Amino acid sequence: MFSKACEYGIKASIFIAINSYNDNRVSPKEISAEINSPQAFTAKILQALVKHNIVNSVKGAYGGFEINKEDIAKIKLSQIVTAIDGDQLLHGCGLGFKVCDEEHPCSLHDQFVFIRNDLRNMLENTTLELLAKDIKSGVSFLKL
Amino acid sequence: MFSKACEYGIKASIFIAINSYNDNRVSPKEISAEINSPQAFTAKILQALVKHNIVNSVKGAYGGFEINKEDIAKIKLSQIVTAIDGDQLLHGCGLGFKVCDEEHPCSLHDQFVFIRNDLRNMLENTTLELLAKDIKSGVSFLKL
DNA sequence: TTTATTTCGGATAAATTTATCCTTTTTATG
DNA sequence: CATAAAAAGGATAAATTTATCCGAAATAAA
Ligand code: FES
Ligand code: FES
Repeated sequence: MFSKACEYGIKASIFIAINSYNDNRVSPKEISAEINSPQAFTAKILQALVKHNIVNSVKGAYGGFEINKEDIAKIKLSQIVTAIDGDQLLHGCGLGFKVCDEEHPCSLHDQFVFIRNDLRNMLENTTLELLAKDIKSGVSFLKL
Repeated sequence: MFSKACEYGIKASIFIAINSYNDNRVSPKEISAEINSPQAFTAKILQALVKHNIVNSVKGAYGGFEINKEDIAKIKLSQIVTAIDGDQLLHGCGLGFKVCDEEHPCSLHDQFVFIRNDLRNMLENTTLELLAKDIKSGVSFLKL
């Protein structure tokens, strides 16, 4: 479904969000330890999230990654997925055609569009705030 | 969503099914020409489908690939997807945990299970017969 | 039985994704 | 300003997926 990079990106964003609520910046080292991911690879993914203005980075001593507190509730999972994996999953044809075309549908189109639209709606209606709350309350987990 | 191999496998199965209705066996060459896929790679995927008893192969002159006519309505898309991509997509955790565990859910679990279950239901309720009918009637397409 | 045809299967290569390492740049603080 | 801390970015490597090639095995038909 999602690439490894995207899985790490989602988990990393949640962890950064949780820490940002406490005005605490985190490093790739802390992040990868928390979400159980390779550190250098995770750092690369963070660069992509920074470029897409999802995560903010502060260089130098006492720096690290953070997310503006007031943005956490506005950031949708769809933004993270699109930033890392592109928009093929959210808009592409299920059987690999260049575009999903209603006028020239693939064999699976009628069945696939419902699934894809439900997935897209889920990703667009799920915010970092929502996911971070579940972690903080102990309902869900970032590793193991 | 699906791997390239799986996309080819689905399209190939549909094309074989259509031809099998006319008692016509098809070769990897014909298949890859029809579904616009690399021939040798497609042949490898067909071997996997044969091993999983989804497609039947006949060696030698006048041989080729076919599907028992009475089986076409029984073969579900989920069988093809599982044979080629495994069962991670249908049963795995959306954030990459080894297993999807209700007792120890990942952050996305609550939102993800609905999508994944809908996808699985769709794949389990979609038969090759259904897909082949749409192609034959000109509603949908296998290439371009 | 010989021949032509066709799938099977192994080896290999190309492309992409995943992952690591190391140097440069930036910046807060002493 | 000097220093240490931290992200940025380039080069490279490992793993996986995608793709190609070729000889072996099987089989129908002449
Ligand atoms: S054309 Fe394939 S999903 Fe729409
Ligand atoms: S634990 Fe991740 S989807 Fe269920």
